[in-house]
Amino acid sequence: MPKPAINPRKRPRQTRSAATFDLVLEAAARILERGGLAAFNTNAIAERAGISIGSLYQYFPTKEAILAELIRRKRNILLGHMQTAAQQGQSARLAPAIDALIDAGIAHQLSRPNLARSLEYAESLLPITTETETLKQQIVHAIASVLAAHGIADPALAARDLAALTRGMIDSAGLFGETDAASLRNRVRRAVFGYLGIPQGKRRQAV
Amino acid sequence: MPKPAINPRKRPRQTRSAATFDLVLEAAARILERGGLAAFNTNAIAERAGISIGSLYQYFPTKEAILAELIRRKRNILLGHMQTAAQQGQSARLAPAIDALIDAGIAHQLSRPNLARSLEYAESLLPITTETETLKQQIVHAIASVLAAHGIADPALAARDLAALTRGMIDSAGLFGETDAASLRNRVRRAVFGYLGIPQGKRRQAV
DNA sequence: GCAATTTATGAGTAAATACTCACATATGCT
DNA sequence: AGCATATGTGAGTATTTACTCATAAATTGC
Repeated sequence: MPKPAINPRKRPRQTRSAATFDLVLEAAARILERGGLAAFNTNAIAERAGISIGSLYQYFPTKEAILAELIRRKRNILLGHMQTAAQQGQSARLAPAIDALIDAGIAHQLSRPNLARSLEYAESLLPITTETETLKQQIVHAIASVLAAHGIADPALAARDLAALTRGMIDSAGLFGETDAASLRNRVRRAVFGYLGIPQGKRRQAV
Repeated sequence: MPKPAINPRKRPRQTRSAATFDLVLEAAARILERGGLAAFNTNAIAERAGISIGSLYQYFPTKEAILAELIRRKRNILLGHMQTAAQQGQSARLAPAIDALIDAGIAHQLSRPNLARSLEYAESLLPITTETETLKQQIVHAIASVLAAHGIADPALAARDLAALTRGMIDSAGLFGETDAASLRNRVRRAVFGYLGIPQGKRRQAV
């Protein structure tokens, strides 16, 4: 049961400390990537980052705060991509808009699949902070807005389902070592369009 | 990085010890359910099981062995359900066969969603044992055999995708606190049939 | 009842791990 | 240069945790 302290301790003011801050996050990400949550401890992170344990604790009060910050950053990036995709898709036809959303999801999750998986699981363990929750809702909302604009019934539920289904497929592909985003995209497409009950943009038979 | 010891230390011989064995597993499951992998430690498990730590280590050489046994049992049950569903669906029409498989998945994952999620993640961290891997392959194979019997292209890949997509949707529903299996089933159905590019058994508009 | 075997106990140990603090060094400002 | 502030250090501490072992109790077979 993690403690309440979840936010960074202090923001770096000099450029040198900003570098340290990032060093910690990147080291943490690499450890999660290789050893998962089981290998995730502050001593290991400091060592891998090449800094002292004291420096780490200057910026992060608990190890959960490191996880939370990783989640926040990754989510923010995804949200940005999703929002631009959604905005462009608001007026266009539905199929290309969906494609853009799918591509954003694949790009987000397939580059470092183990990291994505660990963060995903870690989030389900962390106490819910308003900020992370808001980010999540915004992402779903971005998807839902596209669906709503094209008259899909219950867009909020559909958005949640589509995000989940897509995440599941990409995660599985990542575990299997797939790297061909195009093939994966096609398969996700079929499921998504099928769920929505709409004909696909370009017809394609089973891969 | 877990140690190689992954199998139970010894099998219980008397009925009393079989009860202890099960007590450990159920306590472990409850801890995973409530606190996730972060709360999963042998002292806590023994305490919750109401037995001594020494007794726990009579049957499980490491805590990873407990996880592995939980995974094995759960997988075995799922495999059983999947195989019967697959066998019945071999000769019947595709749609009802798929429905049976989906129902098995939902029953498996929606009753204790937090447990399922933790075990899923734990497995990605554990060293791969032949047995667990075989079970996984058998499950995918059961699905694939149904698909193959009905002429679906690349049944192995499709089976993997469908399992992943379904798992993702059920997991998300579980996190959200959904308990209505019927509604969920309908939505999963749409995605699955859409992926397969086949018309659905019963037409249903978006929920 | 009695020995052999199985099962249960829990104090104890060694190691891992989260986190602190007194101090050192670097940087910015005037 | 000199002061204030920001940043970096790592030995050290308290706690958690995986796991052992000597011993006790229960069960089985006779």
